Amino acid sequence: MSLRIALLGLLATKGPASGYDLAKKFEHSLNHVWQAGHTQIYPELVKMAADGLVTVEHEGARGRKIYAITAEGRALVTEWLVGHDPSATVRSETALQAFLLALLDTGQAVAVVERIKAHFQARLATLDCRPGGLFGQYALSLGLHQARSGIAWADETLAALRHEG
Amino acid sequence: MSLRIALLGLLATKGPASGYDLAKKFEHSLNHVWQAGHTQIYPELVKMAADGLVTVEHEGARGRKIYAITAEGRALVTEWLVGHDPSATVRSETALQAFLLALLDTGQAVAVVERIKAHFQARLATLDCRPGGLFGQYALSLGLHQARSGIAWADETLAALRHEG
DNA sequence: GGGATCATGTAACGAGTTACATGATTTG
DNA sequence: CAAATCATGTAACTCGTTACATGATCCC
Repeated sequence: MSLRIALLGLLATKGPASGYDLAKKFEHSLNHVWQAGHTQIYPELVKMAADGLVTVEHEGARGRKIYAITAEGRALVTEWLVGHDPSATVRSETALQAFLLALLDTGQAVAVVERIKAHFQARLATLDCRPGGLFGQYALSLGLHQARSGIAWADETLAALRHEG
Repeated sequence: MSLRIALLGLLATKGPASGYDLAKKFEHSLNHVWQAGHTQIYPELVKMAADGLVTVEHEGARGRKIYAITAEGRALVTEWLVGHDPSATVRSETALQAFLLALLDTGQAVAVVERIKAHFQARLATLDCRPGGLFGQYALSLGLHQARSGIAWADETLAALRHEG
């Protein structure tokens, strides 16, 4: 369901687009939130068209098909946003790494935490220099908060590891 | 792969266990990090035994099978922890909701953000009163950081929405 | 004996990834 | 004309969820 919502959300906020465009937008604007490649997007658009959530607005050059969101599609996004329980599923490989840090010796653990810290720093840098329009402002701010708290956790953990090691 | 790692990690830190035990541990100690039900765990343990990562240590009452991690299994967890790229996949339905907030009118958006805030508060409360042994201390601390930053984001966003609305 | 919990599984389906395959158009 | 990019798809596979199914044991 989340893939549908993401696609409908992109069509709603950025206007009609082809599967190819949507795949690019996943790469550039949505990829720290959700991922999907063209092999998942193309068949999903076909199903969504069959379900009346999108329509093929017109076909362009090179077989390019432009999809537009329908009223039914808009209703579905709104319904999902308003009704979706945020506690449903969380899967974080980084948190799993944190969970299992105790299995490593101190040197290895330090290396892992440093890698995690570098990852959050890179994300912070990416988000910080956005021209502003690429992300919804609220998602941008959430990303910043999360990156900063990840870095704070890493610093705290590194200090603890170095103290005990 | 992450399911294997999670199972091996539990077996490594908490000792031999049955599929049933592992499913319980997923519910109680790992569930804000990774989820898996018994229907996924039982077949995976069989495959892992075939791959030499775990062994059936003995069979107990009621067909209970106790699995233990092997040296090969330990090596795999360590390798994964040390070598895994944290930037791989992140999928957050909450972040997707944040991304799409602009599609809602202010009243609806406020309701959604308040729900998200309540969710993070509930998690904070759960983590805060842990006896300490249930989570690895580093994962616990990461969870606390994330919950607090989620609440901070929600407060900021609610203020912004109320200001504009 | 009856309900709760222990304990294990299978089957069908949906979601997501990787590899393969094809052809049109633009740019150098 | 060759390489890059545009543009769409299929097939095979793995991962994850939901529904179904079974039987043992414990406690009242």
